[in-house]
Amino acid sequence: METTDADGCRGRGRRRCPDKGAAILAATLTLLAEQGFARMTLEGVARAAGVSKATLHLRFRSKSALAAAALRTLRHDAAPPDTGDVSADVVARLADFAATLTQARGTTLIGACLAEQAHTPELLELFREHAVRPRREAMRRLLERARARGALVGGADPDLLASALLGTFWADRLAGRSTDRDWARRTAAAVLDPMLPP
Amino acid sequence: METTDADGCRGRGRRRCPDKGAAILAATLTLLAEQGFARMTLEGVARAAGVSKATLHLRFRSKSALAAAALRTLRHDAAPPDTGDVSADVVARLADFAATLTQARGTTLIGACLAEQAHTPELLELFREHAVRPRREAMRRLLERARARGALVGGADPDLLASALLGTFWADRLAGRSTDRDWARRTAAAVLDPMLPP
Amino acid sequence: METTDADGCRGRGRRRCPDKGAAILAATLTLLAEQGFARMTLEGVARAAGVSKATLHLRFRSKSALAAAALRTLRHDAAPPDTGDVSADVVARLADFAATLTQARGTTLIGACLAEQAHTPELLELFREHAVRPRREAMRRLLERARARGALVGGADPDLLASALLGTFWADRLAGRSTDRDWARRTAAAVLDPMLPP
Amino acid sequence: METTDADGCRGRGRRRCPDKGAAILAATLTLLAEQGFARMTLEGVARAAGVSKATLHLRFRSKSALAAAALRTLRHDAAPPDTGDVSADVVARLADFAATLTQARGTTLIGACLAEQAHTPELLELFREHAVRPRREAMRRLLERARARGALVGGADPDLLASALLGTFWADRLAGRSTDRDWARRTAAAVLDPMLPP
DNA sequence: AATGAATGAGATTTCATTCAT
DNA sequence: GATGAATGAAATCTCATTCAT
Repeated sequence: METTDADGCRGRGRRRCPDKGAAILAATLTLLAEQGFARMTLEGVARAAGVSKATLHLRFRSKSALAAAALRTLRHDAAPPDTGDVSADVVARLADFAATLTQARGTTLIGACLAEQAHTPELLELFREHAVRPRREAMRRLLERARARGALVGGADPDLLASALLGTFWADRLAGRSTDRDWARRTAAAVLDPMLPP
Repeated sequence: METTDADGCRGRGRRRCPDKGAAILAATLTLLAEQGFARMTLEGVARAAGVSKATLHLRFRSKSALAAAALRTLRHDAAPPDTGDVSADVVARLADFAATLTQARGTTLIGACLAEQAHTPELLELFREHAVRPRREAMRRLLERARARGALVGGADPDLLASALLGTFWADRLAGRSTDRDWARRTAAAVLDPMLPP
Repeated sequence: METTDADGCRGRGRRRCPDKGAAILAATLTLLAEQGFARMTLEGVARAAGVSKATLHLRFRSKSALAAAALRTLRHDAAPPDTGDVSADVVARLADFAATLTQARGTTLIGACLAEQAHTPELLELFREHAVRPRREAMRRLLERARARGALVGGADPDLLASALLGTFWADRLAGRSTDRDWARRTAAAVLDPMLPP
Repeated sequence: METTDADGCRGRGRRRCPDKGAAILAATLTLLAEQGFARMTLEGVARAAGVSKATLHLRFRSKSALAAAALRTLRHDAAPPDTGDVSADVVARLADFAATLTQARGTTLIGACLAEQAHTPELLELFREHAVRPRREAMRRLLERARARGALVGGADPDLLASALLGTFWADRLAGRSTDRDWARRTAAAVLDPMLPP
């Protein structure tokens, strides 16, 4: 419609249909989470995204590249703000963590990445970078600031403490235990309360 | 039929070589952990076990049944005994947990089971039952007994506390952090120390 | 049926169907000559040979290996014997050359090998070795013996002379000229007669 | 439409860049000779010619039509003139023949046309008409004139003699023998010398 | 029981061709 | 006229499973 597109390219040739990119990546992420990398097929992605298989190969060099691009769309949007109340802030972040990974079928998705470790290691790396690290870093900084202002007692390493808090999610999921909405509050209470100043 | 089976391999009547069963399951577990369920091929298992593909189907109804049988061989052998010293006992169990899952490529194996959740849910169930639950239960009972005799203060749910301790392993692995031999000690210190009576 | 097969293997497992090997190679050679290497499909070979595509991959590592095996079946059977009459012997060999390459769709087959020169050079090499070289060598030796006993005058290189005699076939085919049964006689007359002793 | 075309490229109205036609045909001929018809891709031609795939279809109905057009550009330029010395003239023409077909990857190109005989017969027809026939005719006329003025003895058919001379090239190439610069001289000596008057 | 042979179903990838700007 | 996007129709190859000895 205009003469330049998002990349500043003059509009020579047919314009790339703008919806398809997002549809492809969304379908990929869904199927990746539902079926794992190896079981996900390009045929399935194409059907779910409403494009042809050839279009997938036109836009992504290979199946791995497609999965990687989909993982890159995992964003850390709208992190809850810090209020200064350590307990409340930790609970908020735990709830956000659990909600994100539950709704996005996080456990199956992480399974897909773990299972491909030997064959396609970049998948796990991307999942770490886009889904795990940002939330983990936010949690760590939160704890660090709390300790700095004396809101936490004891000398616990904030990194280890973040692992304990977030790891509880993985352990509970693996054990088949529920991680519903009350989970964040109970987890924070169990791990954090003993470290609060009296 | 006429001789011992299941382990003995006296093999007088040459009816069935009982070693093969063990070799098949061991090969399956190895390849499952190395490649994941979907990428593991029966051809590969057969070659690694020194049998033919047809033999696999003779003994196991399907690929899923084979993987399930392999997971059933995961045993919780030689759990460290309780000494009565909560800290030392927790450290011992954490170290055992980490050692087992690290040496047996636990992360890829759990990935394989998670990734197949939708398609072959019994794999995750078996992994839980044979690899996760026994160690988790042992940890929970240890904490329960400690609380009963007053060696732990605060009202933390032993289940949640077990999740926090064991979950630290998953969180650290996912974050790409090392879980070497000192890890158990540091983890116990970070999570448990605040709960010990003064 | 017996306990050993052609390779001396004891008969463990299902016997390989003895017809299929020959049927596959015959179908391959036919389609190679009809369609060329690149246009020949494994689907087509499988259908023509009455086997499944997977069987082709079971017996031959790749499409190239299949084509190479087919070319190896080109045999130099029943070469006409030498009578001592140079003219008659040359005519007989030229006729054999033309007949073989005409009935076996020689020109298309050689085209297939030439066209793949850059991509699959072993095809041309095999065609040379199995279809061209034996007949060429026979012609060369025939001429050499004739010269040795004085049945040919002049100092012509037997190799070059063989090329001239056999090459006439290629040149005529390329020019769209017929190479029917009288062709061998006329060619021998044109090239050879001037060299016969008066 | 308003300016010259086909070669001029005055390009005032920017209606069509006439260079592109030549670039396309040159690229096609090169790739046809390098890869054969079936393996040559329009993508490759477009890239080599610096145009888009769609442009190819705009100017040529199909891949076959493109290849045919490229073959039509094969020209018989600058044939060596006749000097009246049969031997020298034949050597000159043989050398021209060998040089042309060697430098232009003639063997692969002819292979491409032969291999497509069943599927796209016009390719071979065009190759004959543009690459083979002119040189063959020139050779034939040369021999005919020589015979008419008594420079050749014996009653050899000039057509067959031309086949023998030019065919030696194909036979030597097929046999893997070199056709270097001395080849023309040796070939003429072997085939022609016995026919020269004493 | 055990094995090698055989196969149907399907996976990724390629490519000539058409579409829309 | 020219182009980048899009696609339908294959082609090669893989694999869990069944067959026949």
